[in-house]
Amino acid sequence: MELTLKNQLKRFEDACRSQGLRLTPQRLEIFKKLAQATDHPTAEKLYHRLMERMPTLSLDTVYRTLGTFAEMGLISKIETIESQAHFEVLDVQHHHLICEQCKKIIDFEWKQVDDATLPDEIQSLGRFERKTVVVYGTCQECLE
Amino acid sequence: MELTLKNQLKRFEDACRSQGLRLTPQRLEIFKKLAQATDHPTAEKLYHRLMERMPTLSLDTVYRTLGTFAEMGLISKIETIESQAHFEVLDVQHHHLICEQCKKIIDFEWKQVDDATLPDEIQSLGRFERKTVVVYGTCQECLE
DNA sequence: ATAACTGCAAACTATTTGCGTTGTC
DNA sequence: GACAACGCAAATAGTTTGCAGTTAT
Repeated sequence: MELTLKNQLKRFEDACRSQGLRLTPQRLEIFKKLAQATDHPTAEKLYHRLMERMPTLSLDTVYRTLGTFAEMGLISKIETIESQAHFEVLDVQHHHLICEQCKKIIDFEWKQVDDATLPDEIQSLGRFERKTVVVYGTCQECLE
Repeated sequence: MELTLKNQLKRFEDACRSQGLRLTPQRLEIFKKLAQATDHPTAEKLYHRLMERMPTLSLDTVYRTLGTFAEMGLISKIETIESQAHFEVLDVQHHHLICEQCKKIIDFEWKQVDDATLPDEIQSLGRFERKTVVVYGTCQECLE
C-alpha cells in the first residue's frame, strides 16, 4: 500500500520541475531522508541526521526547504501538543495517534472516517476538505 | 446544549478547590474571559482583552495560568497550523474547522465520529481515547 | 549568465523561568 | 504566618530573515 522510495523521488523531481524549482543536492537529500524516516522528525532531528552525509548543510536550509516542500504540497506539517513542528512525506491518507507521555506520533488508517461525509451544517461555513483525526493517549511502551 | 457561564464558573471553582489551587482574581478573570470568548484566543489576545479590566495583569501570568488550567483539564490547547497556541474552555465534545487563509478556528459537532470506535489495530499500540478531527479548508468569508 | 538557492549571522516571536514581593488560605 | 501565585525582567527555544557568495539551469 505504501509508495516506494523510488516512486516518491520521481514524484518529487516532477513536482520540482513542474513548479520551476531547482533540484539542489540539499533538497534531494532532505526529501530522501524525510521519505525514509518512519518517525515524524522535527526540522532539527532531520538536520542532525543529514549532517553525517552533508556536513556543510545548515539548519536554516532545512527549515526553508521543509517550508517550500509543504507549500508545494509534497510534505505536511503535523500538529502536535508541543511547540516543535513535525513533518512527514505525504503518503496514503492516514491519521495520527499522539502519546502524551513521550510525544511519539504513530500513523494509523481509518477508512471509516476517510469515507464519512462531513456534517451538512459545514457546507454553509465554507469549503472544507482535508480531514485528519488526532487521537491522544499513551503508547504501549509508556504504559509499561 | 452549551454549559452556562455560571455552571462553568462553578466547575472551575470546584476544580481549584479539589486540586488545592488558590482562587486568585487573575485566575478567575482569565477563566471567565476565556469561557466567554467565542473565538479561540491565543494567550496574547486574551491578555490584551483582560488588560482593560486588570491593567496590572502580566502576560506571563496568562501563560502560566493557561498552562495550569490545561494541566487541570479545564481548558484545552488547540493544535493549529501556526506556531501560536490557541485555547478554549472544555465544553461538549466537538471538532475543529481551520481556515487556511485567515486561520480562523470554527467548532463543529460530529456525533458520527464521537460514537465511532477506533480501528482494532490500535488496541495493541497503547491506550488511546480522546479523538478530535481537524478539517482544513477555506471559510465562507475568505471564499468571497 | 543569471536568477534561485545556500550558509552565515543576526533578528524575531512565542513561551518559560528565576527571583523578590504580594495576597490567599 | 506560610506558602502559592504574581509581576518583572531576563532567558530560552524554535523559527525566520537579510545579505553576500555559490550553483543549477
